[in-house]
Amino acid sequence: MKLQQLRFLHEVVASDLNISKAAKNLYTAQPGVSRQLRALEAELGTDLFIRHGKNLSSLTPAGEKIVAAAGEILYKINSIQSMAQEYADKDTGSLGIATTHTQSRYMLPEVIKGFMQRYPEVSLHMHQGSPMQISQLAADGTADFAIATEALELYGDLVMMPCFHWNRAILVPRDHPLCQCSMLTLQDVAAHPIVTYVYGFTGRSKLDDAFQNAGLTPRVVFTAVDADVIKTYVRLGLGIGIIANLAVEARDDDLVALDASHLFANSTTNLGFRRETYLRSYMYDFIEMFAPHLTRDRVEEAIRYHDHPGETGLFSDLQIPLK
Amino acid sequence: MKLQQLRFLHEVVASDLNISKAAKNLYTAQPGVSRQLRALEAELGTDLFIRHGKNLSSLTPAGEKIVAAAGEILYKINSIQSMAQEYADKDTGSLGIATTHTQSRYMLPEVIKGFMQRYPEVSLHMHQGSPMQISQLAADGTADFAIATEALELYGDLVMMPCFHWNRAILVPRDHPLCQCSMLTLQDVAAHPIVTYVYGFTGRSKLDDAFQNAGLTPRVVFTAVDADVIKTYVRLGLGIGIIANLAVEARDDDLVALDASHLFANSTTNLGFRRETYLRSYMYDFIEMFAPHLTRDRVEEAIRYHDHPGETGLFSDLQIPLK
DNA sequence: CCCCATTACGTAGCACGTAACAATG
DNA sequence: CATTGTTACGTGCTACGTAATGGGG
Repeated sequence: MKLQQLRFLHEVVASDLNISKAAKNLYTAQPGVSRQLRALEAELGTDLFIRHGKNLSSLTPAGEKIVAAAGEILYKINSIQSMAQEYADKDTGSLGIATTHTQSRYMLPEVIKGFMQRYPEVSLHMHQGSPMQISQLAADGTADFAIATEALELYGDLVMMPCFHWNRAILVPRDHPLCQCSMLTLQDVAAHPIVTYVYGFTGRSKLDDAFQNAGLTPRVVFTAVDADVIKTYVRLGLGIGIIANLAVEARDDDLVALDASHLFANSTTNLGFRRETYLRSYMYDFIEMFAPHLTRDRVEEAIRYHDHPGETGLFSDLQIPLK
Repeated sequence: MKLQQLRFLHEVVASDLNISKAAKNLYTAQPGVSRQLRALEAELGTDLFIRHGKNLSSLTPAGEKIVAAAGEILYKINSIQSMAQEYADKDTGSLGIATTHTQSRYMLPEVIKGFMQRYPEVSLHMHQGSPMQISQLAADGTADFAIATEALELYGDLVMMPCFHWNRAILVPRDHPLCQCSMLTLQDVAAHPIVTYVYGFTGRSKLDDAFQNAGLTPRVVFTAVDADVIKTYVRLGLGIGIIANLAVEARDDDLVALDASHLFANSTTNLGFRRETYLRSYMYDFIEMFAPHLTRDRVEEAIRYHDHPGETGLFSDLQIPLK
């Protein structure tokens, strides 16, 4: 058995059982891939693919299991390379971050600026997508870290760590009647048309919960995945904006941001990564730059905790700074 | 990176950092091993070994980590082969069992006889040793299963399952005064010289506990690792034997076996295996033949439990049949 | 008729073995 | 001086690329 055979196998599966496409992705000739797969099947003594004529139609049960195992092996091979690089040169390597618009636009820039100054030799790769896509990227190893508020907890094999809490602000034009309210209520808010996030993004669920618990049905007239778009439509007078307070910037001074922390439950931004990921020291540093309470020790503890939940109450009594 | 490089690396470490010895074990020429290791180091960009002159003296920190990862990879490669064979032919393969004399001599014969009839194409390999050695063999993958009463619990990465309880019998010559006792007490037993197991074998610890709790210091005049030897010395009149009741056979009728279950705490024989082991279906069958309550479902549950202890109380309320 | 996998064939690279060499205890 | 690791060199295997072939949708 050769490692390349496992790579080929893995890539063919990832390419929808299309050998030609897989060969292209692997920058190699297609007959080689075909032959190596047959060689692997011959060596193992069992078919991995069900073939209809000349096309691969699906995996055999054996194939399913073996593909899974092959994936783990390839992942560990990467880990070995990371480990080696760590000792060869702690300050060079790459870091892949999958995150949402909100994070990459408002929370990450200053962190990344600092990180790039500290580690100029680390090449950064940002992947942007929905919370579900982000989790997937981290789970399959395309990205090292996933940073998001939602959905991360749905992936049980990601080690997840709370980074900070945040809440919401109501964004209105300067002359809006809501500016007169001394203490905003949910009723006040629900009385106006609302512009906010699409469901599944940036803590939108907490927002819906609050209105539902109060027996209110807000009139959401427009949704977007990012605060920039929301602000634009608030400026157009389409409605009042409800955005993450961390998305409020000084240059938005043509609008008024009213604190709404008392109206909604806090949302927590999490950072997640595969438990098997070998964390380079600059990765630990990145985490700590992003969330100062997540020291290397704490992160390692979280990894252990992920292996054996229930043994330690790591984050249950942890005071997370509200940013 | 090539799989062989990892194999070479693994074997060199297992051969006390002696490349020549490793090459011999791998049935290959020594310069090849040397060159592949250097190639691996070159590719990874970091030394794995600390060399003093021409000798490898130790692993670098990077080497330590990478050797560990390589071991896991090689283990998974074996798993893949097992999986393939499972689907190619469910009834052929091999099964390595590491166990103690007591088990292999008294408990396993009939199980193995049945197993060999059911699976004539499975080649059986028995490894005998001390409980510590047995656990080690299972932990490093040399054997698939470890079966023992002691020490298995010391290896946290072994999935351990209770198979059956047993207790002890007092073995005396026919004309021995203890035969007159209607109800044996620890005092009665402690009054005579004792022949029993070496410490660390076959539940010896439970035996010592019982005497100590009763404030007695028995006079142990001879210890052995197996009941056959103990019986021999009882026949010579050296003392009374205390052995596992499961080691009492019909052909021992020149001696008298007195039940001592009420004097000592039960011991439990366990079967353990590495959590990562891919269990062939005949392996599940073997387990069930050995301990009928350990059905495939129960075993799979135990594996999950091993991953996430505390989530389910698998064996806490399980009635284990006393054999 | 296009797409795709397989077979055929030639080549270049590389892993391995033998042999010679160097260094250490 | 014996043991051990490295370097040198030759060879055979094999993985890969190009080209041709065959089968399905």
